Amino acid sequence: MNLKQLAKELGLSQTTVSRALSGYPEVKPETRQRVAEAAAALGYRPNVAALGLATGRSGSIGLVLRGGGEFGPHMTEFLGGVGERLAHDEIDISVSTVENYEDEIKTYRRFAQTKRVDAVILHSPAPSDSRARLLSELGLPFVLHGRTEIDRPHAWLDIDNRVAARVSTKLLLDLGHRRIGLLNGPAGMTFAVHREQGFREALQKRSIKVMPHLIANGRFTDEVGFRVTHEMLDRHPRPTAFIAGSMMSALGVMRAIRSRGLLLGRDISLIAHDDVFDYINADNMVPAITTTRSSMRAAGFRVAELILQLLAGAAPASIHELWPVELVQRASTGPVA
Amino acid sequence: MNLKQLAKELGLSQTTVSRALSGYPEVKPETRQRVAEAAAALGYRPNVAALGLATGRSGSIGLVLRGGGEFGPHMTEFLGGVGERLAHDEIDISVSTVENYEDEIKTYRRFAQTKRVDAVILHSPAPSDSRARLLSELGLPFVLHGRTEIDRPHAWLDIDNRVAARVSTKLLLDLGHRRIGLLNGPAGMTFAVHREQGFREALQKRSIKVMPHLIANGRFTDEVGFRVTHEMLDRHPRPTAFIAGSMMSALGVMRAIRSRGLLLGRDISLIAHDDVFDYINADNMVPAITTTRSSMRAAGFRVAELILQLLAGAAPASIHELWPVELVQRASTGPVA
DNA sequence: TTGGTTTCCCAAAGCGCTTTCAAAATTAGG
DNA sequence: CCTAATTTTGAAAGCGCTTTGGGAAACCAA
Repeated sequence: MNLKQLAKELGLSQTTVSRALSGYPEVKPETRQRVAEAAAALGYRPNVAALGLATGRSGSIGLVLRGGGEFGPHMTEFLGGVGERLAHDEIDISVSTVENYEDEIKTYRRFAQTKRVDAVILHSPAPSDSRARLLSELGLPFVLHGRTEIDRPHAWLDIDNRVAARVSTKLLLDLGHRRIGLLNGPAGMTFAVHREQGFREALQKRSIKVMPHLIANGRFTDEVGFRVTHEMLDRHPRPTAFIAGSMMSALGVMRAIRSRGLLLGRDISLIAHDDVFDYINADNMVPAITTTRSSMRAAGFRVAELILQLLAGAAPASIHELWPVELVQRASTGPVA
Repeated sequence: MNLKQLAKELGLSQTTVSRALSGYPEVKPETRQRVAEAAAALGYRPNVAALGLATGRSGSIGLVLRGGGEFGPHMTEFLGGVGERLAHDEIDISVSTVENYEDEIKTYRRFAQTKRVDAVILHSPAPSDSRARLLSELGLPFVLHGRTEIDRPHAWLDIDNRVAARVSTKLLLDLGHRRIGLLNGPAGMTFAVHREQGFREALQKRSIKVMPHLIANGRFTDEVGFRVTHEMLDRHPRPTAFIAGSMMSALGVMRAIRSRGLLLGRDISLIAHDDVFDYINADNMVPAITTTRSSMRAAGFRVAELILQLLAGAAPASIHELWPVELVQRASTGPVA
């Protein structure tokens, strides 16, 4: 069933039917009604390729996932939020997975050249990230989840990682902890840089020397958390508290602490950053984990919204959001032993 | 840069350029070479909407994710595998997220009517799942990940959940366990039904009565695992072993066992089904967990391959794959105390 | 009745590609 | 060197939609 057939069925021209369905004003309400009913009855929907060709819009937005690390539970949550918002407008997410940076670049080029997507969600940036510039040059609208240093104005949404880390560190310092291990994200990622900044700021404010071996970078996995915690606990004197960048790492930290016969919340304190996965809940851990909390899903939802604004003509330069992060104190943080 | 411009640039007709780039035989090698170089130099790529309109192919395949439960780490891994395979052919995954069953159906209808996707990946089926029939009726090619009962021939790939559960149960029985708790997936899902079948078969073969309160259905989360394990351990006499449907649930089982002061591998045995997440490794747990192992990512990869076969004209009826599941014995299973 | 607005609808062009059918160019055969 | 067979290229139609530029009908006031 296409426009032509539907129009013939109704005894109207394609023009009128098209306009009726697209909500143009110059069609009689009665006619519009009749058209709408026929379309529904016959199951007519515009062919997306034809529509795309005529309007220049594809009705989908792009998301490139690089293999391995960045394609974990965080992304799932984020994607869930994006999808939730876009589903409402019947816009789909064109997901493309790639192996490496080079292929990611190629994919953006392809998106731009073939006009497969109307806009792109850029994520997991490094401070000097050339992808943002590339997208600008390609004329592909994008919203960045995270932040990067780039001279061109562009749209972004980020959470305040620096303050989150600072606040976490401060809480531990207030509890008397002086040797705090930081399990940060992969080196080079902007959010990891920001968290380290916040961590250092809090320590320096109390004139506490930053110990490099108590800062680790790595992926947010149970495994890395476990290994790094063990390594740090091998030091003398050993750290009395940890800040984990994710609930996944926190799982590993907890395992390591336990396997040493130490008690979380008494012997060792722990604060984790919680991206809010519904299958791992900081409140249900034993003991419940103190967290800095910010929903990845909510971020995805909002990013999608910003993308829509962009497509509606909003200036990229006008779109910046820095979300505060909430600290939730629970049982995993206690005064130093 | 479009075909017309490129053709003019080369002093050729659109026809010839199109043919040269699409690899048709009737173009002189020399000309083809020249065209290819110009296309690369000028960054020409066919507009995907125009191409879709002309060929009737969209170059993307659909995946609908229903909110909440089924959109977790399992799906991420699966999606990773699918993407890895499709990226090779520059086919994208059109991901659409929905809230409920009704909206999922609507989305398939939309996919078919608007021709947004060439095929669909159907997943997480129930035994009597009307989605497969709908897709057949809509004429939307699909590969089912899992199995369902439907009279029409269709393509599917599944792992042998029944045998996996049977083998796990048998191992525990051989170790002397008589009261085994099964933490199964959501009630109604085919894979959960199959696992329960395998579980029951193994017990019945030894003439051991199946105790309904030792079978639980629920989502694969740490939380559910924790709660259910506690509930089962409250029974007298209590179970001496557990089979967890996922590493996520296993995490909860382990927590619960620990929180009771019991020792995994000695007081209680545990076998988990491992879908192979790279951020949670059964080998690295303490103790290492005995698992039935089957890579979700590999399944995704293969399903994508089957989709491509389907699009290349293979008969759906000819595409069935039942993957065996490997049992890996580790330290979490021991003789009954 | 007439002329001028409005309202409602239509024909046709155009979006960028593939593909059919036909013509031009090249090669082979005698 | 001419004709027939074969290669190589092109013109134009068509995919299904939106949208421009009119035009017919309906309405209104004079």
